[in-house]
Amino acid sequence: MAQASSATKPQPSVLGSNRDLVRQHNLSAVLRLLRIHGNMSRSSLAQRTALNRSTISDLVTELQELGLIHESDAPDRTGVGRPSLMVSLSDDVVVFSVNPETDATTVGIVTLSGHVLRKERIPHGVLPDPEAAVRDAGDLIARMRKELPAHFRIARIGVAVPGQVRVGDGVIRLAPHLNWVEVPFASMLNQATGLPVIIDNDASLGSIAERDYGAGRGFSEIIYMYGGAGGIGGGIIHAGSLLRGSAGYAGELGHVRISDVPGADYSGLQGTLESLVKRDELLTALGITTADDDELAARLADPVSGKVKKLLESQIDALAVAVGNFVNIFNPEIVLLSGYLAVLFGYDSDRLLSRFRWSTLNAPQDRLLVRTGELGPNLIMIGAAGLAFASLVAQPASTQLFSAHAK
Amino acid sequence: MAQASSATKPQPSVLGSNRDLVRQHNLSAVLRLLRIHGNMSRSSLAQRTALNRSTISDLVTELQELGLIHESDAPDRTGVGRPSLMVSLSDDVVVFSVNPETDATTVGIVTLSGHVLRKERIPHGVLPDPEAAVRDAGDLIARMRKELPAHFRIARIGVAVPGQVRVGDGVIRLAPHLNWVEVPFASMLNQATGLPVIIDNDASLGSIAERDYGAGRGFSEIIYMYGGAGGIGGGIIHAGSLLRGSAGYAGELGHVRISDVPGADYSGLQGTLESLVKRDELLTALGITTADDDELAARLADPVSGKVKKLLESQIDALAVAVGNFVNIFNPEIVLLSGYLAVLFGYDSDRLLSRFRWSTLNAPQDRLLVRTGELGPNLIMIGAAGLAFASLVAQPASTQLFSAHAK
DNA sequence: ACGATTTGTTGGCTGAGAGAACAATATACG
DNA sequence: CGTATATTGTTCTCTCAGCCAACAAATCGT
Repeated sequence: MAQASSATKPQPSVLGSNRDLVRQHNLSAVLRLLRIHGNMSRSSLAQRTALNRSTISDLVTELQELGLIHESDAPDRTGVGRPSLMVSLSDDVVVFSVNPETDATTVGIVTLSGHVLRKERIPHGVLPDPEAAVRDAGDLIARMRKELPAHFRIARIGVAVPGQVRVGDGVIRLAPHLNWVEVPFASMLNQATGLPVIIDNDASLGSIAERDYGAGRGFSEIIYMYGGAGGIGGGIIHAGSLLRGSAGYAGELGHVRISDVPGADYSGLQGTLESLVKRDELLTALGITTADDDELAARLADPVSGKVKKLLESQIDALAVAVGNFVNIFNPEIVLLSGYLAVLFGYDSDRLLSRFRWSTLNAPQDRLLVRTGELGPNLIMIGAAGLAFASLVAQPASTQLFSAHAK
Repeated sequence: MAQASSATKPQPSVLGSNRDLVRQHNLSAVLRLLRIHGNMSRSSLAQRTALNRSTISDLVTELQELGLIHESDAPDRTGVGRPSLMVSLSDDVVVFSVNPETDATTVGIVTLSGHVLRKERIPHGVLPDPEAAVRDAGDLIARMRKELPAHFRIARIGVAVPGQVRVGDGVIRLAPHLNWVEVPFASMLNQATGLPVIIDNDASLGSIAERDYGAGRGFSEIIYMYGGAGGIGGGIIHAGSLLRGSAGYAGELGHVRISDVPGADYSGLQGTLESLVKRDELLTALGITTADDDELAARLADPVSGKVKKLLESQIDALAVAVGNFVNIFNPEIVLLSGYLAVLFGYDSDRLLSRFRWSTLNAPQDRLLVRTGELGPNLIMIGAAGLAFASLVAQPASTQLFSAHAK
């Protein structure tokens, strides 16, 4: 029933273009460039878009009237000629980022320019049911909204979910750690707040964040892998945009099977990357009960026991096989390892790279980069914001914004 | 040196649109629709493109003047009202498809409407070196071109290569069975024929063919896997277009590692799908030296020995694991198995499907279809033609066509 | 035969972007 | 400091792809 809309087979895009779409596309192109580069001069906008100066002038004026950007005199003095005006994204257009997790629900306010203005957590003692998480998120949003100055405008809410999400209708299909099944989270939070809600998988959103503001900036073919307490997820960026698959489940990079050894992962699958690379097992071997990734990396900088070393090496080897597979499949420009996987990479990057080369065809390795993610604790907030801003960036003139204080 | 052009990092597309691009896009949209549906009435073209009747009229006129389509009175009588004119792709615009293999080099003529007009092979006794293959292909093309009526026009040459191809500069990086390394095949064949040449991996092209004219028609998220004598390859169709990766090596689906058992594949990698699913091993176990896929399938319809059964089951299980991985990664609408893999699927599809379900998350299985390819021996010819026509379809007005008889 | 319906055709209109001319503002140089 | 040069913003006109409306053409239903 709820899936009725996705029942119709998605048609390949063969739509025609008309004048309105051209305008929309060009407005969007300017915004996209600004989100990549932070701020740009008018003249560089004209160069990168291959549009005429006068057209850029017109587009910038319209975006300014929409309140999405503002101009300032150029601190960009380079060479002769009249200096070009600097165009920057507005700091007054924001989204709420929501991240329900097992131990707490986090809500942040992120500007179009990519800054996290605020970030608050409501911890919960027991595992929250969906209603509790929606209530917590709704309360936080209502409070933050009230405290927001009146000139702020809100685009929508973006939710990062630790589980599989059907993007089309905003239903969480399965969030194993939260123990949620078939939860219509988007419509629930929409009901509670009155704001449009869009949701996606947390690791997929991490890839968006790294693409927009992190180590993936400027690349268009990216494999992103994230290791957290809850397992391993990922995102595939192709042609600059997140690959979602037919229903939005794409990117389950932790559940690929690469071995015949027994031992199930958190979803009951055997021989998967996630079953072979477990953060918990390392903590146990180290005799630690809890540590964040930075603490873990620091601990591994000191000498470790033979047992720990062997465990680390087996995990690195498994990761190398998985990375090799993805490279064979996708031929990306860059592979980004984040979270716990970045810890593993940092421990012995040489081993990872050599093992990975050993299990991959030669050709796709040309020019391939393997790096760690750059974004820290705000990764998920920024990613969810990127998701939430996506429709505004795609359709700047026709996306409704909401005032900070409800009417 | 030859790679200089790909040294500059590819920028994400943020180009602006102008009038010319709109026209190009709309001309292309009409051609794409026609290639999907074979022929369409003007009114349905208007519906599917969401363009105005008068615009379609204009576009069709231009395409007609370009000689790419022709109109005919409608045999499409459905309902009241003036009958709409039928628009069909031209049968006079053709490409040459070239497929160099170990035992022979094949050349075909394929029309824009998707028909294979001719197909000829030059067998070679010994393994051909690149020069010999280019000479054979060039000779065939010259002869066929001479015999072609004068009103035919040639778009370009499309080459399907059993190996890894750097699409950008047309270099065959590695073709293991031919024992070719770093062969600038495109420029060599261009030199020999004077026609533009584009090359790609044969299995990737198979996916294009199935998408355009086979079991993948109408789908936009497809995993295609092909098993041949030379191993296993594949193609990933995302948003209706073939995923190439950063240099064109994407789609090496046979070289994913899914097991720890020793035994290398044709590229020396261990535990890969290709090392676990070998057509040769089945032939040996059956006591056959050679058989095409149809013969093989017929043989398997009869009872087989326990040893053969066990081999088949282990291969099916390995295939199921690989398919499961791809489904977890991509969440496709449909998985297409072709060549030898279709034989395996035909032998015991239940086992494949149940094993596959067992090694895959539940969510991406929703609505997932697993089917065999529909196209027969002309698969590669049609795929290479699809590749060769791609630039014409994308830029109908500005792509040069060549007359059948050189000036 | 006549109205209803759908489609092709034609001519005029709209407006997004291009292009040219000019003004504004920087650097370079004597 | 004044002048030449270079680059950019602004304004105006022009172009033409697609839209729209009116009309003609062709089919079906009654």
